[in-house]
Amino acid sequence: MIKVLVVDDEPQIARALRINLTAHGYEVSTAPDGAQGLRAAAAVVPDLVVLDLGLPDMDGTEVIAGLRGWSKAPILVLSGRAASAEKIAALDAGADDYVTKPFDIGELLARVRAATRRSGPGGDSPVTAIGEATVDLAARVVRRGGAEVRLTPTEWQLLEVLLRNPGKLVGQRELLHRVWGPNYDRETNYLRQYMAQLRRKLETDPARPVHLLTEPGMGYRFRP
Amino acid sequence: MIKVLVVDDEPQIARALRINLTAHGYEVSTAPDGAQGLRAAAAVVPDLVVLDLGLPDMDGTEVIAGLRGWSKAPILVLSGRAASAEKIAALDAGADDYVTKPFDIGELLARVRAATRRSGPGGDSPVTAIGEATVDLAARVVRRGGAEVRLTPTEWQLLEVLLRNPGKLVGQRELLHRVWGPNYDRETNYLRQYMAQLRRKLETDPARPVHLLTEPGMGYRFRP
DNA sequence: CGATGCCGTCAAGAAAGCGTCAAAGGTGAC
DNA sequence: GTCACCTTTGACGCTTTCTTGACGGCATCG
Repeated sequence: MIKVLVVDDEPQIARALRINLTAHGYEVSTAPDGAQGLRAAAAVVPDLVVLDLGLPDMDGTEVIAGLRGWSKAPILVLSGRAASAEKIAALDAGADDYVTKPFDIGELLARVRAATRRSGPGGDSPVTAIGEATVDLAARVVRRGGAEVRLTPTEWQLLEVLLRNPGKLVGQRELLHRVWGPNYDRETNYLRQYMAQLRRKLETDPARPVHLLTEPGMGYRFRP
Repeated sequence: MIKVLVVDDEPQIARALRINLTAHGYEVSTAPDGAQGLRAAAAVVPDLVVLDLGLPDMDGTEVIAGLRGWSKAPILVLSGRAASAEKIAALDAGADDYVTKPFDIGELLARVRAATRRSGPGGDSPVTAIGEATVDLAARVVRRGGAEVRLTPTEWQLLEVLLRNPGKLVGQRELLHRVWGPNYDRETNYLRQYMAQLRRKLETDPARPVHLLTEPGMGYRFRP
């Protein structure tokens, strides 16, 4: 079932969306503000996010950026403001669509279908093989010999950046920026620490990695 | 370069779109009606289609269906009609976005960016051939006869400067500045050392280089 | 014809980066 | 409040890389 997260501070709208989406076969969760929305997204791992920009606690683009840090799920923005500058800012921050209130519920559902159609039935199984382990980035599941392997949030972020650039070298500065934030430039010991943990959990012989490779002085690379 | 196909029967709009898209770095083709639009799509294989629904010869959903038969490129629909039923029909036929006229050109460009962002980063990085070796600067990979060749960070920087100026002579001072920093002016022994290593790793006959050439007293040159 | 740069090569010591272990904060769950 | 888990630090061998020096060959030029 397709999971949708609705982030909206107006109870009527959130309720209306929940009812309509549920009636059309979606699994719906809701959150009333940006912080709880981000936490819910981390917990639920939704396939699509409907995000109201008029949240009380955070700026809309911040929420989008927070989501885009570790999720590629489509983001459909709702907003009362119709100004083009608002739309452009939201879209360039990482949103996929922008609908101004008041909106037609049928049109919104159609846009939800269009957004999920792209990422949903894309015949590509989002499962990546790393040696004897398999990683499903969308479902956030790692299996190894039938058993499930648990990864911490930081390990997921780091692994996702590497897996989304198969074969390509990712510089250590870029890794630090994308996982820890723009203020981290020289904390390469973080990378050493978490790369070692990932190798322990994924590689067949962690001391001699075959898929999670180190390029000394530059960064790391995932080789399929 | 990202290829965009504009299908619109109104010359002013088609022209305005062409100008704006071209100015933002897209490669634009245009078609005045549905039949020619489908033919143009087959010919240029665009990465994104901007489709006006008010075409003289075909219904909009027919054009969308014709495209979706073989292409997964995002379709951005333009229309004068704001009725929800129209939007729902177009989106469910396979369109990715729907913008009603009159539209803000900046917003349209933002929606184009959002649409291409999704399908965009699946691309191939450019590779440069050096004799029997191939260099991928973006992925930081060197292959030679199937096997991977490892370069150190300094070797990469030096090679990158040369490869980004194909055929051009790069002075020794400039090389030293760009690889080691502005304080290095006279350490030409560094260049000798690392050029020799690059030739050993890349050239077929390191003693007689064909692509990484020395210009005595001046600098070095990469000949493709 | 000898002298003088300049380049290519080889061989060390110096320095930096990596993997690993261990342990101290923080945070949420119960 | 306690506990468990995750994150953040610190420190230490070890390997790789960078830096530095020295030597011979080759061409140019006086």
